[in-house]
Amino acid sequence: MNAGRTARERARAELTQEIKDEARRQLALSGAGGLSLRAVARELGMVSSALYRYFPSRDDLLTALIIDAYNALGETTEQADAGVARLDVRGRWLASCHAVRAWAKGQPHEYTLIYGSPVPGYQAPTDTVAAASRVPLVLIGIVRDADTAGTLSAPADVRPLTPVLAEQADALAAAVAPELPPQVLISALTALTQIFGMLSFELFGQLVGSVDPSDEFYAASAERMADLVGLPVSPP
Amino acid sequence: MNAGRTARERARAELTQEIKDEARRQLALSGAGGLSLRAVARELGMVSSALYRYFPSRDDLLTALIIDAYNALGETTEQADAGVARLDVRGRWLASCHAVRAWAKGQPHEYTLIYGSPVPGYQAPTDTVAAASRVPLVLIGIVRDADTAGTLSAPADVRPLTPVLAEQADALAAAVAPELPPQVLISALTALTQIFGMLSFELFGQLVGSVDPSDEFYAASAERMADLVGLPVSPP
DNA sequence: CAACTTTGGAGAGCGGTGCTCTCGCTTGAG
DNA sequence: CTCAAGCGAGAGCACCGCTCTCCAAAGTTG
Repeated sequence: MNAGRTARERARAELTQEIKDEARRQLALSGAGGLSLRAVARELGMVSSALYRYFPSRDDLLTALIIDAYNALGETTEQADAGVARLDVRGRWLASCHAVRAWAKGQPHEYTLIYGSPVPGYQAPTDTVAAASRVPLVLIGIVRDADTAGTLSAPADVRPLTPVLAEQADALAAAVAPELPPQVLISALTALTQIFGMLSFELFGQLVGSVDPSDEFYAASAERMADLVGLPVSPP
Repeated sequence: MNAGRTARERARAELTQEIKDEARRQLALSGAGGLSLRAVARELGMVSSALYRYFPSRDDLLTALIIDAYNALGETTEQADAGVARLDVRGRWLASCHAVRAWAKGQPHEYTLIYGSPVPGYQAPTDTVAAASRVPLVLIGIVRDADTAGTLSAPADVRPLTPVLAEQADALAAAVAPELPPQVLISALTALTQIFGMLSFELFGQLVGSVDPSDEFYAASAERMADLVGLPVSPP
């Protein structure tokens, strides 16, 4: 899609990309709050007002970075999942979990941008939800594959869902994994929030007094969560 | 401790408190990034430079608010735990979890301040760790009580810890709950990160497409995590 | 080819920010 | 009573996001 017709369009696309790249660079240095349009423009040899031809506001630049980050994380996770034999559902689960962590530790400020607190006055536009759901869809897809393969074990301690929660789970299943039992979907969601909660704790310094470095704790919890959703232990 | 001797000292303590209160008020309106020293000073009828007599920088004000927030959350959680019969460990666990959520939903910006992404250049001073560990200590205390009462069930699917993780768990146990088996402590940590991960997802809008409102999902996950750490189901 | 429109960079400027410094007034201690 | 410490006011610096106007270059049209 780089065959933008006119030279002007190609230049615009290129500069837009350069702005995002430079902004990402600054993000890595000083975080979302430290991202300054003026500094980005300065670094690019232009004046700050010119930047507004490309992004109508600082928040729009941030939104573009957020979508890019969601997509980058989603893509590496999808690739990690794709790199494991389809039947080895537990291996896929663990590979995906570790891909998420590796990406997050590699670009902590971008992780912070998407999974940290929303920046001050910023309100996430709906454009982000498609990109944001890629990781959840990978994990749910693994569980779905295990379910359709019949290898998913239903742990004994699972309670029946309360009516409201069952309804929410049904609606969610209908949109995402129609055949998946609602309890399993909720378990996957519980596991998902554990994974990201653990990661946020690690990256935001909440774990420093306890299990730090957190590699092994992360690995152990990812296994526990695989148990929680009922993934079988080993490739057949 | 209000018996500050001189009038000047009392005035200083009062004004310090008023500054924090006004800052908290602004926090509730616009979040951490929107907190402006000048606005706080303006609202208090003083000039911005005068505020620096009380807090040497914006970050110091934020730190004070962070410690207050940790303590407020810690206190309400401790009270929730204390309100349940000591032997009803599952009831205490659930009450504590719901107290955390209730507090967080009541003051979302203060929750964001402490469990969201650290604000840009901000580095958490060590003063905060004591306040920050109150909630973890409540939850671990519940598990410890269950363990010493002998009512803690060891789930079958618990794997032995890897050497490094076992070492970390031992060190942590020594500091926090010496008699607690390391596996149990790690399970509690996994559960803790699930709770806060789920809460952050809810408050930061990551759950809007799925289980929203999240009351029942939160309740169900809190139960699952109680299972995970091995808390017995009901008062004896 | 010439006239016209669109695009985009430059510059000045507005109101805001955190923070520093100096200048006095007030308070408390010796 | 004296004198140092405490503290508020004000001006000022460098930065920020954002808006507006001006003008040159690029593309479009007759």
